[in-house]
Amino acid sequence: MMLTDMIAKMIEDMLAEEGGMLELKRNDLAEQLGCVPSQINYVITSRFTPERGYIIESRRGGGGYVRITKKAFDKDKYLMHLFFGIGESVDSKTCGACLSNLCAEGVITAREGAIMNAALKLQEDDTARAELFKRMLLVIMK
Amino acid sequence: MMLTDMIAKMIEDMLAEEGGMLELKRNDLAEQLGCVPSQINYVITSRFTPERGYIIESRRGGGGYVRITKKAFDKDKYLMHLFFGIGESVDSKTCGACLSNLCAEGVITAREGAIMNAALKLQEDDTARAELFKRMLLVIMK
DNA sequence: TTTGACTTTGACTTTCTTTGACTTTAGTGA
DNA sequence: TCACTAAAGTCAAAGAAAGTCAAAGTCAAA
Repeated sequence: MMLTDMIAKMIEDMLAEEGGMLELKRNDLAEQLGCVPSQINYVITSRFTPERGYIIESRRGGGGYVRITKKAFDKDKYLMHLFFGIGESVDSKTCGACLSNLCAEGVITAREGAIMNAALKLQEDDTARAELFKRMLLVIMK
Repeated sequence: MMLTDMIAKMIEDMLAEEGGMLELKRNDLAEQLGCVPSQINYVITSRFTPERGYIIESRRGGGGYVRITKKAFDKDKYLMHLFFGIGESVDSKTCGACLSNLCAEGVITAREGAIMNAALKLQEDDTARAELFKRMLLVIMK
């Protein structure tokens, strides 16, 4: 297993254990895992993004920390926001990311995500894809 | 025997051994077979297509992989029958009827049916719709 | 013999990960 | 206040894998 994934899993576990909020010492964690400290930053910026519902706060210097908070959010609000954010055209990759988020947040099931992804990937025109995505989201919002 | 066929056979064998799901390292496999890595892509895109019931996922970079999943058609007679019965083209009304049945049989949820229906109705070309329907059905054939 | 479908190859691109040097910020004791 | 130390952040280079694409090769059928 990759270093990145191990760190991510470790953080997820701790987060679950702590009930959604976690404060860690970057250097300590890095040492524990035998990696360079900036690797922790990499994991955080690539996996624990606001897009995926995480809030990161930190402080430097003596007694510094990194705080990771998983925020529970309003499904309807998120869907609305997503819907109106799509615009005239959207590429396949962006759609995939949105679906991952919806899935991670429990707004849709993995299978629903996979179905929508299959449809969205097949459509090669970005404008038609935006339309398609919106139509499908409308079904979810029902 | 052609290179392409050897690679295809190798993948099929591994797939059978692993029970339908396989994760491989493209470069490793290429080296093992003494061919150029992109040959693996060629084999996959020409032989392990969604049309034939395969799903391909992959990831680049460190720890990258190519995952090949063969859908077990015999798992669900009804789905298999439907999948192969679709043919080259299909109209929206027929799709709707199929979805109703799937729904009534409990193969898919009402919401899944609604999502698929929204996508299928939006597509006005019968040929493209057939392709779309098959892609989505593949996803639900677990 | 020409054509066209299918193969093979390799150069180039894109994406993701790992590392380390350097920077910034915060606390603390003289 | 000032210097020192203890964090965390930034960024770019190097490395690791997979993807893309077009040119060139093969081979059978028309």
